[in-house]
Amino acid sequence: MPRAGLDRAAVIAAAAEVADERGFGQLTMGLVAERLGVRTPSLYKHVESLAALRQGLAALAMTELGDALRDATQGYAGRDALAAAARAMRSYLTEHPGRYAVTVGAVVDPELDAAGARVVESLAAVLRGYRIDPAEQTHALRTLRSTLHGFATLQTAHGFQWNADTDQSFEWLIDFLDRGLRRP
Amino acid sequence: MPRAGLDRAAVIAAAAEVADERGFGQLTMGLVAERLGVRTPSLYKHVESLAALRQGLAALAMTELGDALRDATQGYAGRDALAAAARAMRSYLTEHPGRYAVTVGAVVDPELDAAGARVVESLAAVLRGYRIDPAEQTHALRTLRSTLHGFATLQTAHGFQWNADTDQSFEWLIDFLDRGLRRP
DNA sequence: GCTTTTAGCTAACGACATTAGCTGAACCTG
DNA sequence: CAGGTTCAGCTAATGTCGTTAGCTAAAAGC
Repeated sequence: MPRAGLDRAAVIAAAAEVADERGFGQLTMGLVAERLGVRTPSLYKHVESLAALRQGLAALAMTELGDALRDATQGYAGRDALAAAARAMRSYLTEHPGRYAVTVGAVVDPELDAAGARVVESLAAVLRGYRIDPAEQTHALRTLRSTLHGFATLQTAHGFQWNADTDQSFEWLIDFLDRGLRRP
Repeated sequence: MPRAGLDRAAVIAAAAEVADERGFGQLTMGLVAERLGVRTPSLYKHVESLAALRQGLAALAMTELGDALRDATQGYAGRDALAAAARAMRSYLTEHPGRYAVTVGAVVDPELDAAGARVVESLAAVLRGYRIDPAEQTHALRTLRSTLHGFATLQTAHGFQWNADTDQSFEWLIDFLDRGLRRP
């Protein structure tokens, strides 16, 4: 019985792969264990429950998204920063649909909150390139986040019913946001 | 053994109540049956499976949302129509969080598609009040839908972390959309 | 080397979805 | 209204999945 050398991070990483490949709904203790070459109950030495595993995965996804946003916007400002952030967010959500889906509907949790705060911080940094009334900062931030989140989730979920180019729509959306944020 | 007089619609309606009250994740055959005063296996005389029940529920939610949008925008145009549609959409999603959650991640299905098309049609009607280049219609439509969907789902999911008034943010968002859609 | 800790395992239980097969209520048909 | 047919809802049983209990041997500490 050679040990597998697992830890909480390894289990969550395997869960992330399962969620991305088979979909959020197929995230099951059995599939995660199988991927790690281990029997199902062994996972409980590293995560308390499936719910906790989902929480951890949600935090991982939010952290990765935050990193992606930070890296993408590094060194840009104004419209360039906005476009970079928007594309980075869409890329992450479409490349890791299962991972991100867990964050929606996840319960309040310090780790997830902290990661979410970093995402918000990156978006706030993008807004700094626009002259926005401090009193409206929060509203603009929420609008930006909602728009990007909504586009990406709608696309990965049903997709938009008709088939006009989605990339083109997204570039139009970036332009729409830029124009709107530029002029109060 | 007096008969309960169920049918597919009654089962889906009960499922909708369960989903709204206990959350999407708690939508279980047992809870639906209990609400109807019936034993679990009896449901299978009316729906083929839990997956099919979810599909039916998704279609119901999308249909209700479409009706709400149609009713709310009736007789309005331009900014008024936009505001009415936005508020109607947010109201529906927040009043029926579980119901709507099922539509995200639902599989392609003729009934859901048709209902979704009616939602899109109502939003397209709103856009008619703005002078939008026909070539950009689809992009504007997707942007509008994404923004409203994103705001409502983010709000009902984690809620926005900080506590500035959400209603106020939403009104700002409506204004943002109106200004953006109006310009050249 | 010897002890202690603990990762991973087998066995077992409970919740839930689903199927098979029964029974009697409702609905026909004459 | 009698007799037959349909079928809604039930009980019993099976399979999957999450979770717990308790064992064993691999690692880690002395």
